[in-house]
Amino acid sequence: MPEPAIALIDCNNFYVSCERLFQPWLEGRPVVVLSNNDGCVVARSQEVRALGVKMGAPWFQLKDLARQHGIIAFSSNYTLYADISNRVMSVLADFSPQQEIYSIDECFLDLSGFKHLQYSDYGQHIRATIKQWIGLPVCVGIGASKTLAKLANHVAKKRAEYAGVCDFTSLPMAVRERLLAQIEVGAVWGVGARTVARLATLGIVSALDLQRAPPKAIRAQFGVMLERTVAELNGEACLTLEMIAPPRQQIMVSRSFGAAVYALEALQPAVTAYVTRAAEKLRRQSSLAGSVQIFIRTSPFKPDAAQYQGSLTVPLVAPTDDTRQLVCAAQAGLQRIYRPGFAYQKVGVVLLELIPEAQRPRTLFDDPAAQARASVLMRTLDSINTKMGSHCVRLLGEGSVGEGRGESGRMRRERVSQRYTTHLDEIAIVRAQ
DNA sequence: TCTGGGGTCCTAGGACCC
DNA sequence: TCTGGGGTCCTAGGACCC
Repeated sequence: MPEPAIALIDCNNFYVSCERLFQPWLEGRPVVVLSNNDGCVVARSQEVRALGVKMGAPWFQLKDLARQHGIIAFSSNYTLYADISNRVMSVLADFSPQQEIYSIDECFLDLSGFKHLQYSDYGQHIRATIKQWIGLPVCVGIGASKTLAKLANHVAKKRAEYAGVCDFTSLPMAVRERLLAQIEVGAVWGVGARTVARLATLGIVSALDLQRAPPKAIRAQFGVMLERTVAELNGEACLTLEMIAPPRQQIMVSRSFGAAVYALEALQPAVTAYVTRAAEKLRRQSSLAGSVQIFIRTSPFKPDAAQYQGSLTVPLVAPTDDTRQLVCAAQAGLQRIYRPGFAYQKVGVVLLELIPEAQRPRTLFDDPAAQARASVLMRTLDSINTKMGSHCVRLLGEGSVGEGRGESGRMRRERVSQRYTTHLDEIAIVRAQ
């Protein structure tokens, strides 16, 4: 058996890089991409990081800084990012028979067996190919476990001397330990802010400290997750590559409103719209939901205003993927948790107790004919909406404005770029000089 | 005026049962 | 002196990730 070697390939500032792909003049300029409602920063270019802007910083607090330094902001354009991501992932798939797509901008590749090619040369080849074929900058980290691959990627990103590729498996032990000693423990995958603070009281502050910590004591104080992290840091691969994404166990759709919403009548269309989106995802993975949870809340950032959070899980008579039944359940739940007089900021729905459609339980009260009709109807809706745009045919309760939201609940997206690769009327145009 | 959205896993504690 | 013990299931909440 060859020594295991896992690579983590991660796109640099992915959303920003996607915007730059079609607007090359953004290269070298400070660029951010904002969350829904243009609320906070979710991606920063190197130039913006250098200004000290933190991930998640509210955009309205940065207006002055942005003016001073000419920061250019975009609303998030998920249609574009998802399409670019698919292209990147399909190119990366050619570099190994085993790929796990971990997030929109990251994947693991199993490189065990490619040692004869020199992992770091292979990493450079991957990097150059993505740059040339797609146009995006990526970094590559290689290690004996996923956690080490993540950490190697961190080094590849932070330290210019590695030229975007860091292979822990071929570094001398002393060099690797020197690197780990310089990395804060919070940079280790699975170690968040809470754990950092608790580890500090034990004198564990660097990645190297954690690697050397006694596993049993870690387990006793922090649980099995962190014990596993310690093992992974020591080169013992505990996490396997998940080549096939398992079906989701819950499906959530929620949004903040552009401005506070008070009336039940204004919440209802949003709920119908979110259940509709969630049900589409449910059918895409061929699952049925056994219950629907609904939640509403006021803004936690306005402590002076009256606060209220309500949530309720509504069981369904039988598991279903029929949007109409799911909407009925969610609306019934909304009626029960709604309290008048509050300034609602967010509403969401969650589909729970998901089971594969193939395991639909049989009951005495089944009506196979009705169920077959419902199934045909849902499939027809999905195929029309796939072809003609996602809100082409919808339930009346979803309303008629924008993304199916009432006028009051409309989302702010003032700085969105074009869907250069997926909509013919927005396609990128190249002009010859 | 303006602070995202969507997931996973683990643990503790209560209810219930024998 | 001494409240039984142990298993399972469920839920809420915490922590983490991108």
